[in-house]
Amino acid sequence: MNRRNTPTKDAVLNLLSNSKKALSQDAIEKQLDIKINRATIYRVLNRFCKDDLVHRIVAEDGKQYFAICKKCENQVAVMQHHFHFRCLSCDSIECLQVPVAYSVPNGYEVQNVNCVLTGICKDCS
Amino acid sequence: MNRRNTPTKDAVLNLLSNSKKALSQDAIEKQLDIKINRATIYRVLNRFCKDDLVHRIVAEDGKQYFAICKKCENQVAVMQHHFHFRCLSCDSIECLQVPVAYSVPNGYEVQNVNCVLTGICKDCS
DNA sequence: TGTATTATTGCAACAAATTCGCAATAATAA
DNA sequence: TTATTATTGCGAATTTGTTGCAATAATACA
Repeated sequence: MNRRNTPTKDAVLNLLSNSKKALSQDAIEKQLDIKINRATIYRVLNRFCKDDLVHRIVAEDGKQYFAICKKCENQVAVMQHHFHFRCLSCDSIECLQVPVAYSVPNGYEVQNVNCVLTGICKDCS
Repeated sequence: MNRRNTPTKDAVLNLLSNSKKALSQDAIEKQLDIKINRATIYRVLNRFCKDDLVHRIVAEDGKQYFAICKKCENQVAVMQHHFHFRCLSCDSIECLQVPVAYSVPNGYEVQNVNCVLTGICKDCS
């Protein structure tokens, strides 16, 4: 299953790269200048996740949001698990430079971490 | 909007009180011995949340799970924000006695916290 | 450069989770 | 006992995400 370069893939990846926020399929479709099918967007995004190009956040609204996996941004490696912030006012999600620290009781094996703080972001307060 | 006592309310609250896990509407409906309508279960649960009797967790599967707000359980107050663990094997969610520690940049106002770790729980590993 | 292979796309249909309107029911107050 | 209105059941609608299938197009290769 070798990956191919397509206008769709480029468009979505560019959009995510240039966005400071995590985006939902919904938002991506609206912001794209070319018309791309809903299912296709999901498939592209799922492929990106599989290839570790983007990470998926599930917010309290039950929706999936996608954000580029940036390396070496500032001091903190945003690649690692970090908190996300969802603003109720501007309805956007962003990656915080705040790592998630946790421990689990013996016998538990953690495979994934999903942490979202909800409230009002600095631009809206 | 004064609350009324109904068999439905009692049944759901009892179920949640006796359950060690957070339950979805789905699971609640299955485990109840009386037949309660789907929409009604959601309404009861949303009322419980509003009244701070239970808290809502949204897992990576996008589904809502509900757990009783217990006070003074062991040393850690589970009332406070804590991590939740979702087991991919037994497909259940439980409240961990692990508080969530976080900080946010200036200007951010946190209203809610939703943290879920996913993996294999101690009973399944 | 032309052709075969197969990843990607669009479309329509599907599935699951949650909500909503509305009329009927039943808990509480008077 | 009756009036008020919170609660319920039912059906339909909404939203989010996935899937099957045929058509399209990117890549490898002769």
